[in-house]
Amino acid sequence: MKILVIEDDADIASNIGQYFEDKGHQLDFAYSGNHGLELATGNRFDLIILDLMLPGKDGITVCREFREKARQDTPILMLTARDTLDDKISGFEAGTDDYLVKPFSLLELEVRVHALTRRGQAKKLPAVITIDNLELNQDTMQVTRANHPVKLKPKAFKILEYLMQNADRVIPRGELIEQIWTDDPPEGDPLRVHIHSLRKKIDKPFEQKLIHTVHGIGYRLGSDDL
Amino acid sequence: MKILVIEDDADIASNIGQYFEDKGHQLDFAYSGNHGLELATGNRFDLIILDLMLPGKDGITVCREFREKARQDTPILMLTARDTLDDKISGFEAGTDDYLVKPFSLLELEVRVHALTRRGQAKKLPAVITIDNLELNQDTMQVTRANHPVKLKPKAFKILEYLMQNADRVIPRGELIEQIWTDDPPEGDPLRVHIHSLRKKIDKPFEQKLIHTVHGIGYRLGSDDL
DNA sequence: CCCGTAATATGAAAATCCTGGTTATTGAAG
DNA sequence: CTTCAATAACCAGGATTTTCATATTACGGG
Repeated sequence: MKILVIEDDADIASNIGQYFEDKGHQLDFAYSGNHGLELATGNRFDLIILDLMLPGKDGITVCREFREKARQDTPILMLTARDTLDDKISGFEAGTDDYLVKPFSLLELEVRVHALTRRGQAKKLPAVITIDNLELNQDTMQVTRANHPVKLKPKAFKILEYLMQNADRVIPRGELIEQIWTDDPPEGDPLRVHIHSLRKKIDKPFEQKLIHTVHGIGYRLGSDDL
Repeated sequence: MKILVIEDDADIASNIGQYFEDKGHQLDFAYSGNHGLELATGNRFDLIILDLMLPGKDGITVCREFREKARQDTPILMLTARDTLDDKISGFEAGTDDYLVKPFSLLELEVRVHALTRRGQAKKLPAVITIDNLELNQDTMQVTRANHPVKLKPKAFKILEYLMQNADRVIPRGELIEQIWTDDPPEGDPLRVHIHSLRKKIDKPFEQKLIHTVHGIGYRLGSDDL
């Protein structure tokens, strides 16, 4: 299981890290709000453990921005020293799924983590998205079309990932650029080149095209010819 | 939202009931473990609030049996007076999603309930507008009249979208132009041409006309002949 | 009831904008 | 130093939007 720990206290972070790595999980760490948000939006995690008090950007803000910009479905467990109801409410309003007050027992953390991730696994929410005969594995970053492996560059992969997450929806060009180049929208129009190379790899060899362009708006991925 | 409360303490049950019914939710109550399990397995709830100490069958058992026999994905929030780690662990092991220790604030209960149910509701809503037998999907940008797909150009789609969002209202020509050409109102009168092409596609083939022109003012979309 | 004026509808041509594909340049990594 | 990926720049082809000229319809006064 991939877990992201956003926590500036090195002791707590290493405690959590050791505990969960011993259980066979794969951990990533961030020691500031900004770095954490960056990691969280750029990768897929099964769970995010987020401290409330952080340098740079506090946990509530990180949580809110993550929910706005990125994945709605990744569980977030918030960690904090404070135990006032107001803190809890603002945390939950920002999109937290659970709330644990320091000092806490690693055992309780583990069972809450387990409870949060259980539902996702029960629904078999796999890290692979399938549209028609196109498969994309979010963990291994492998893509196959008709069981034939396709090699994609990182940028192209992210674009395809977002298109597949929003299959059948028309994605405005601007939204797509916003998603891929989160904070640094480039000068020219590199999106076109990437779409082109994507098409060449996943659509060119097949009769059934999956990437459709909606003139004047953006792109749509789907097997239906609307 | 349908919530099942399994709690033998009448005071607590009625407090919870009143609080959530005021918020517009639909509550069912059970005062024993057996009755609770029966209700839970026989109906579909969005959430189950479950007391640990119950006559007949305790909360842990109810929880475990419910998870074994019935829905895996209904969130369960366990309520208890005891605050030992062992209790929490056994609760989570039985399949609880959250754990709240009495005495608790109804506000905290509410935010935790909200957090538990949020993810389930996160499933995307279609965003389709329907007027008579005319359907417009804002996500896929699909338009159908009498289940027959209609292909529209972006500008025409935007115009139809705005008309449908304000169905039955007379939209002054100026307002419509303002909406479609936000900052650059063109010289001539392209709106007329677009309305024309819209009519040709969605009204021409049908007896029941939907786009009506109001002389001197603008246009109105609706099935009623006012 | 008829007519003149103004508003709207219609159809096609023209102008504009958008996209796809290609190539060159830059930058990073091994 | 080499190689690969990412970005920038370009043009042609096509789709879309707009313009324009003309026909039709609605309204109000005589």
